[in-house]
Parts: sequence; structure tokens; C-alpha cells
Amino acid sequence: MTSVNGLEDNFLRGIDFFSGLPEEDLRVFVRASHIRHYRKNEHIYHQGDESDRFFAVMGGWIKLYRETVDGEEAVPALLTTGDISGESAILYGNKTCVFSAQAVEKTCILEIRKSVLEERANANPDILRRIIISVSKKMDRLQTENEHMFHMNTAQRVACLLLRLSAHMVGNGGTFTLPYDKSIAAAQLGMKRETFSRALMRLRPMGVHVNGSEVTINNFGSLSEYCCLHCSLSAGDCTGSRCSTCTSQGCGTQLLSSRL
Amino acid sequence: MTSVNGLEDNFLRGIDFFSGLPEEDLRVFVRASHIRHYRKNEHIYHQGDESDRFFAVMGGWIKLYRETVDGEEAVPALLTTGDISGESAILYGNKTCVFSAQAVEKTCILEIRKSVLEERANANPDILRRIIISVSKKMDRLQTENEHMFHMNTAQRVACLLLRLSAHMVGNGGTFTLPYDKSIAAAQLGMKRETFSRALMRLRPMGVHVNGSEVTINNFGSLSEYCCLHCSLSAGDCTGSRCSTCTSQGCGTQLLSSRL
DNA sequence: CGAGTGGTTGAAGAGTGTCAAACAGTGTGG
DNA sequence: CCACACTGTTTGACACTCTTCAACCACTCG
Repeated sequence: MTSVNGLEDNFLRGIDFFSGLPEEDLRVFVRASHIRHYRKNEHIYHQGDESDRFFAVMGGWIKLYRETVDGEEAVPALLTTGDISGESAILYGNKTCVFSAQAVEKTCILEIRKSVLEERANANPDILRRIIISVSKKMDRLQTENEHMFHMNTAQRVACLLLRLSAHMVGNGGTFTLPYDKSIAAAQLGMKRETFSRALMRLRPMGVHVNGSEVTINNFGSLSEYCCLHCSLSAGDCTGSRCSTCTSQGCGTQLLSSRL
Repeated sequence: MTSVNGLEDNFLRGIDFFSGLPEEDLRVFVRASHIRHYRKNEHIYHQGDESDRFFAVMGGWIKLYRETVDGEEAVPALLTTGDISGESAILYGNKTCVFSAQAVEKTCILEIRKSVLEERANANPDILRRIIISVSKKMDRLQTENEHMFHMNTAQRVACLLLRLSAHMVGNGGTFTLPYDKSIAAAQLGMKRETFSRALMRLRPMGVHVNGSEVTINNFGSLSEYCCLHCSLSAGDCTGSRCSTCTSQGCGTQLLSSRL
């Protein structure tokens, strides 16, 4: 591999969707890659645009959103480094984007034309399997979001988000920076700005302290107990859960036995 | 095809997922089919069971649901004749069912072992494409449900459901029978029984009259205007919409122009 | 007839959304 | 340097929706 495309090559190999593909496929994808930069608030595409490419996020945050006729906005997903989007629409009938995609901060993506993915999928059906896995994971995530709207109050949903955003942190507690505006976090969770702000206040007794975009969680475990008990995911299926009384095994079996 | 499997054969050919597949594939699937009958309230499988088969509904209604530790239930989908389930878990990593499936009335399904689908998908990658299409459609549906929870009140969500349940009817209005209990409809829409009942009352001024499980809608068009304006789907993407001021083209363009 | 199931109704309360105002931080121009 | 505008956020008061809990009703089945 020439150094010209070294960046693309390294990046793609690090993403689940591409990792482990045959060298031939990787070479084609790397050669078809276009790296694009977007400023804050810039749009990557608009709802209704032709869906002729898919992309992977190399850095920054992207908001996918959809608008209703009366101007309300829904945010089905926020994408960041390593996430991919558009992989299913590629082979699926719909030729137009069902969402808009907007950079919520300085963002860099790697994009590949639809036709390249199609051609490679024809040559190597394993790519189709990877698409199924990717879409299924997104579906599970969406399903969980749905349940949260139904069973959890705003404070619990905010707690859940904070735990997922701090999933990489080690230790019992700590401080981290919100990676995007609170308004966007609120929209992602299906609530208003004001409600999000008040929900953060309500988490203070649970050991959550907020100063601007700096969030301190005293104890991940106890915050998990506050919200994860109302979620049907077993701890092993959730990146955010640190629930000690609700381990992967514990949750599952508890659920099974309580069902009857 | 022998008459022994004529039923399976005819049924499978009528379903999108199988329709148009090569004869060889269809023969294999028909031969691997098992028709099973379930009584009302009987379970087809439980959350956590091994996911080793997928099925298509031949008749009746099936409730997919998930329970949280504290006993709350979420209903991600109700399946009926022609719907399929389990097609993605087949090739996807998870070996256990993430939902429970229960017949909400006398139900008949056609089930096929996971290994058969895998073997056929290896021989004919077009099957993988069909799985992607199927999962993507479910994802869109779920996404729409999510938005409805956020943007529409209970009466509007109930109106949307009634329109979808009566989508097959011709004419400006008419009477039909709810295919399952109101409690189940309520759970499907993420609301309580009592709220569903009151929402139906609130629809009376919109020309909706209910007597037991008999529902009369005076005018599909005006009911559509009451709810579909708060939905981001264009009319062409929704089976229920009969909105005259909001045609497929109208909605889309309105949305695009109002975005800026 | 009584029990069981599914559905409706009423009163009360918690939780969110709405609207308006104020605030903090940042950049900009004079 | 200050004044100013601008954006993102917080706070308060209030209205409204939905849930909760309880009672009651309609219907079916034994």
C-alpha cells in the first residue's frame, strides 16, 4: 500500500465493518475512499437527497435527524468516530435519504460511493452479512431507545446517556466532558432542552455534578442501579451499564424467572 | 410439487421475502417447513431461548414483547399473516431471542430451521439481500414509532393505528373490527389501557365511533389530516395515510422547502 | 348465580412541555 | 478596554397530558 492512502487504509482496518475483509476488498475500498471535512453545523446530506454513497466517521460528531411537516425534529442517532451510516440504503430499494445528516462540530468522514459497495458485495457476499450485522445492531439500539421512552423518566434516561458517554472510563467514578451540546443530547433522548437541564439537577442526589460541559459522576455503579433496573437489556448488551447487582447473568436469569 | 406440501408452497410464494426466489431455493424451504398451531396466549418462544429457527405467520396475531426487571412490558411489534420474524438473528451473532413471542389469538405459523436459511444464503446471496431489505423496513417502522412517541399525543397515535388497520378498505369511510384486544393495541402504542380508551373517546369529534371491537371511521381523509401532519413519513411510505393535502410528493417537497 | 376477563370512567397527582425571562460565555466592533 | 450581540443554558410559573388507583360495567363461562 502506498503512503498516499495510508490514512484511509489504517482507518478502515480499525472499523468492525471492514476489519478482517480480504485484502482485495480492502484495496478497492481504500482506493474508492474520499475523505471530507465539515465545519460545525454544516450538512453532509439532506433528507430527500439521492442516497448514492455511504460513509464512516473518522472524527467529530454527526447528528442524523428527521423533520415533520410542522417543524419538529427527531434525532434517531448521533454518530462519532468509527460509526458507519448508509450501509443498508445502498442495497435497499430506497434511493433517497430518509434522514438529514449534519456535523454538530468539526467533523471528518470517509465516504465511498454506493456502486463500489455494491460491486464488492457481489464479489464477496460476506459483505452482505456484515451489513446485516450492522443494521441489526442499530435496530437493537433503536428498540432499546423506544423502551426507555416508555418505561424510564427523563432523569433516568439522562443517567443512562451519561453512563454510555463515560463507558470508556476506568475506576468507580470520574469527570468527563460532554462531547456535544446539551440541546443535542436532549433531542437525542426525546426531550426538551429545559427538561434535560432539570433532569441533570435531579441527578445531583445520585452523585452527578455538572459544571458547564464538565460532568462528574461520583459512582458509576450506584448511578447504574438508578437507571438500568428499568431497562430490559442485560448488562452484557449495554456499553453503559456498571450495575453490580445486575450482572449479565443476573439480569437475564432474573428476567427469565420473573416472567412466569 | 407434490400436493403434500402444496400449502407451504403456495403460502411461501405469496410472501415478499420468498416471492421470486429460484425454484431450487423454494423447494428446499418448502421441504424444511413446519407448520405449527398455537392457542390463544400460548408462547412461541421466550426471551433468552436459543434462536435456532425463523418463522412466517400464516394466520392469527403474534405479540413480540420484552420485559424489564421491574415487570414492565414493551411491545416492539405485532405480527400477522405474511409477516416474518427471526430472519436477521439467523446470521447475526446473537444466539438467543431478544424478545418473547406469544400468540394473542389462535395462530398458525410456518417455521424453518436456522441452518436451512444459512445453507441457502450461502448458495444464493440474493437471500442475504432480502434479509437486509426486510430488516431495513422493520427499522424504518421502529424509527417512525419512535418519532410518534415524541411528537404525537395519544389520540393522534391511536388515529394512526386505526388508519393502518383499515388501510385495505376502499371508499371514504367504513366499519372494521379490531383484530386484537385493546389492551394489546395500547401496549403496542406505548400507552396504558385507560389512556387508549380515553383517546378513542377523544377521536369522536374526528368522526370515529367505537362499539366494542367494532370501529367506524366516517372519513379516512379527515382522520389522516388529524394525525399524519405530525409524522415525518411521506404519504407514499405509510400504509395508513389517506391524507389528501399531504400526498407523497406534497409532503416531501413541503418538508424540503421548510427545512431551510 | 358467581367468578373471571376485558374495558370504561372518575378523581387526583406526577411529569413534561410551554412560554418568558434571565444568565454565562464568546466573539465583534468601536 | 468596554459595549454589544449572539448562542447555549438555566430557572420559574403555569398548563396540560398522561398515569395511577379505584370503582364500576359488560360479557362470557362455569
